[in-house]
Amino acid sequence: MGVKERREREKSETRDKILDAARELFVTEGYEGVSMRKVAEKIEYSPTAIYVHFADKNELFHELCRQDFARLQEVMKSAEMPADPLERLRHIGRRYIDFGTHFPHHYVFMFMTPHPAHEPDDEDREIMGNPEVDAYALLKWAVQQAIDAGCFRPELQDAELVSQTLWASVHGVISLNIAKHQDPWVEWRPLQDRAEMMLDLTLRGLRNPAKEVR
Amino acid sequence: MGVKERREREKSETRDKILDAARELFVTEGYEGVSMRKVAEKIEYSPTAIYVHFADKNELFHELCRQDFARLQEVMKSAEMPADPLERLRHIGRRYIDFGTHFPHHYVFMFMTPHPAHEPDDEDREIMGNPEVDAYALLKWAVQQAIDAGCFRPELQDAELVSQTLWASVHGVISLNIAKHQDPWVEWRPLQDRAEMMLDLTLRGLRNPAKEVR
DNA sequence: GCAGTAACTTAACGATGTTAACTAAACATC
DNA sequence: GATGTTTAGTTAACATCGTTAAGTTACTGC
Repeated sequence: MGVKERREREKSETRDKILDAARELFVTEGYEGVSMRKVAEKIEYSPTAIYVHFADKNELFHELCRQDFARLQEVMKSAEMPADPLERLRHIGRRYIDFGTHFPHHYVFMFMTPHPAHEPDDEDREIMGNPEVDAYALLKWAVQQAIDAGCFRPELQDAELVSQTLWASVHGVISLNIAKHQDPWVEWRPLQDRAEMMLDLTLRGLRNPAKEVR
Repeated sequence: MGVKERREREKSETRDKILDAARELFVTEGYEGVSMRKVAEKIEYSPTAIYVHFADKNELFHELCRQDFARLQEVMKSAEMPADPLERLRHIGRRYIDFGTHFPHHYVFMFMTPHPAHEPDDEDREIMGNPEVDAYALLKWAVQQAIDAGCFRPELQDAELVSQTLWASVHGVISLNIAKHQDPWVEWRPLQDRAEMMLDLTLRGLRNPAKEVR
């Protein structure tokens, strides 16, 4: 009765082939630059074969990004975390910026492109809220730790709000860089300087002056 | 010899008709949602007529945004500016966020979409660096004022770097909101709360503790 | 009157995402 | 072992897109 299993395995193999081909094109060309036909050509299938495995182009690249994000999140969490809660937040911010900088097309598709609202599916639900695989949950966890340790000003008690603001701050640096870094209108300072200043400003703004450092 | 003038006026009239039709569609549908054919249909011209007035779709909407930005910047600067340099920065940040919130499609096209680098033309050069019409120049000016007034920590002397970071901070709030506000993954706090917290954090982070308030 | 300019149209090209109808092979059932 | 069902994959086609090339047509300057 291993027949069904083998068929499923075969199907998921060509599914993976599609994803790999799509990934290779996506990394250099971005969402708009990749066509279903090009993906199909790369694996020597007809364009419509993709629709057996994915509902449409959007879902294909959504799945692609989900996989790659999970893998990168794994790398991220495996790195050592600073013990000091504020330094931990700085660390997370830096990693996040690295990530967005190295995979700009992923970042554009996932965080800079409005998508129609979609109910989370089972696979989403497995990730959501789990700091091991969900970067936002990791951030929220680190923020809560900082609150509990008294590192923030006492009026800052909403971990959700603080997390969303911190996310927005590093997102601002990354996304503005991706969209505008080659715009001659602005004399851009080095990305790293902007990133460090952003982390410096926000963490200073959060810090509880009553709690001395060290 | 007013013939040439009349012809030019007529031409710029249909140019304006194109821009108005494009704008109406653009505001509700966004860049990808508007086609040249739809714009043409709206003004009862053939699609290719547009190419007499604009090199391509990108240029059409670039011009559209340039016009609308200039108009809005006019509104922005006409409002009274707080005397205190830090409050002035907060004021600018709030206006900027209002703007991005009310014209999300403009904002997406101008600040969230990577465009190929293009040399500034004459019209661009007229705007660039002029705080009256260039929002970034206005921000830089306000930052320099704050530096000169000693409102920032003394090590913060690079107005360009500070401006870019402040811009990124509010840009982060706006753009993340546009792209993700309907994502059920995150329990979003109200936009205004996130905006105010961002301004609070960054301005606190900049403030010179040696200079007492008031 | 005649040549020239230029706004505008018609027709078409190549590309896109996607659907409908079909093929062919593997499977389950009798 | 024939028969019907499922399903991965194909071919052909549709509607739409941005854009170009080749007209047309009206007006202008001479």
